Amino acid sequence: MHWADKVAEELLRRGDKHRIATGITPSGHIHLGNLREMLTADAVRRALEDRGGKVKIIYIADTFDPLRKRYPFLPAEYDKYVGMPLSRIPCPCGEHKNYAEHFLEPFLESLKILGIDVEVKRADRMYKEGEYEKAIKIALREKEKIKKILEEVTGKKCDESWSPFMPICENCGRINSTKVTGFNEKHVHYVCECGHEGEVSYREGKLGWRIDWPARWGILNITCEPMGKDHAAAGGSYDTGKRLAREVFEIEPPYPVVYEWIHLKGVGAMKSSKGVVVPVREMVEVLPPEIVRYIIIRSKPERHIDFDPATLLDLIDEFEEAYTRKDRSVELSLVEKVNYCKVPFRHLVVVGQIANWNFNRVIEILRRTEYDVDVEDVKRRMSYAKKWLEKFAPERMKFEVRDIKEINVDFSKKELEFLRKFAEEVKNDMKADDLHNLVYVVASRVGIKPAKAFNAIYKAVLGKNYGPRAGYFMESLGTDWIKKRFIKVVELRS
RNA sequence: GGGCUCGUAGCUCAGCCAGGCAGAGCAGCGGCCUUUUAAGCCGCUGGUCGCGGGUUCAAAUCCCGUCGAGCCCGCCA
Repeated sequence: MHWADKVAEELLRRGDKHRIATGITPSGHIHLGNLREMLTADAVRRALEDRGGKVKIIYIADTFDPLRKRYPFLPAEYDKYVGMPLSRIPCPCGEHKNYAEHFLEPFLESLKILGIDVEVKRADRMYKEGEYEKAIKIALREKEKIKKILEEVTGKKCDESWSPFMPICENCGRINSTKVTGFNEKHVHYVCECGHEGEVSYREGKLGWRIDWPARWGILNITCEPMGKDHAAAGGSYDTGKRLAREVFEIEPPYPVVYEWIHLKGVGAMKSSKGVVVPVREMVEVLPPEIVRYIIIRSKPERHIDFDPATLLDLIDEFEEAYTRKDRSVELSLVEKVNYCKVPFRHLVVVGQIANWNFNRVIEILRRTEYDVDVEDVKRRMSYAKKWLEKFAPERMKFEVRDIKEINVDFSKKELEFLRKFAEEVKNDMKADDLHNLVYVVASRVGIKPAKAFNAIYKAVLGKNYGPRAGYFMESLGTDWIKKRFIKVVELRS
């Protein structure tokens, strides 16, 4: 059984209405690793819906988190924003409302493309609009109890001035430098490292992460939450959250789905703080959404994924094969009612190049070479094939059918003879195999090594020594075209 | 020190929850009219299921132990 179905069945034992929380922080480029949280949630959502459950995914964007440090991708002037909430830091490119939105907006666009329907909650607004107020009051009142739980579970001492609530300093704007000195029904008093002393309302500050998390479970009625393995470690924030939920906020903690990290092949774990990322927004430009989803959904959450752009084509092959047997991972990955016809993505990459990405020509070639085409599907995937080629493909795979005038390479006598003979022998109804075989036949008749014969073909068409597998390449180009081209090349050189 | 995950064919992994003849893809080898390239077809090779014990008519699967690898344990997916 698929992992998402197992989780769904477990959840259904608890009830048939669920609210799944996700919580990626927009502190840097949101990447494939982060996406695992959303796709884990989405796969579970679908599995639940397939069984008649009611589900909603809530995405709490931690826009209120302080900037931890100046990340390598930020200019030096951002030093002064360290410690301030992401929602109050200027946008790096100047086009978004603030720092958090700069990273959040492209990510939300990606979620749309990927068919992940979420209710977005921005943490800064939740605090500002008072959604946390009750929880903050409970936390301040129960400070000693919370402290005790944290110390018991983590085995570490909280220091004397520890507080569950972190006010924003009115003077320096930082959220991680204040110490709470007292509170009443309306205000929280604090002193800040910057020397300022003052008071803020319950809406001008946030709970520390370990308290914030269980608090939001209660506020949003969360029943299930995927989390990175860091949270799930013994003494980690899920352990403390679980107890705080029950003993302080008096709610049941959500059902956890722990997932592993995604590594970039040969590079290591993706870390937005280190700039090791493939931003999700870029991936969804280049790959069909169902493929992006499949990369993650096909693996159990607890397994590492080593993402290797070099093997993407193999993965797409696998997807296409799995599609035909209605594999569950594929089912959970498809976004809309796309109808995959039997034209491999791999093939589109070649045919697209032959046709110079002219859609009508692509269709014409596919039809002539006896593919069953679904026009809409080909159109959609062809555009991805083009982008994939530009972004991920190795140079060897790229080629361009040249105009005859652009063929400036030299041909040996034998090569020309081969081309001439080949043109004579080509019959219009020849298929890929026939053409491939004909190369050997003519080569041996002319007394030229097959490898040289292939070179001649590629040179005559592409102006270089190599190209796609010759038989089907020539079939795609059309026997008639090939014949004319070869004759022309020979003419021009004799 | 604590925790999680992984260990099955050369490589990537499925199968384990719910015990019943050890699987797939890739790679390799052979063939498809003697040969190229990241798309083909047919066939073949290839595994003490990390190791040791236990339960069982029967264990890759369940239990106990052990070794190895990776990661996590202020914040982080």
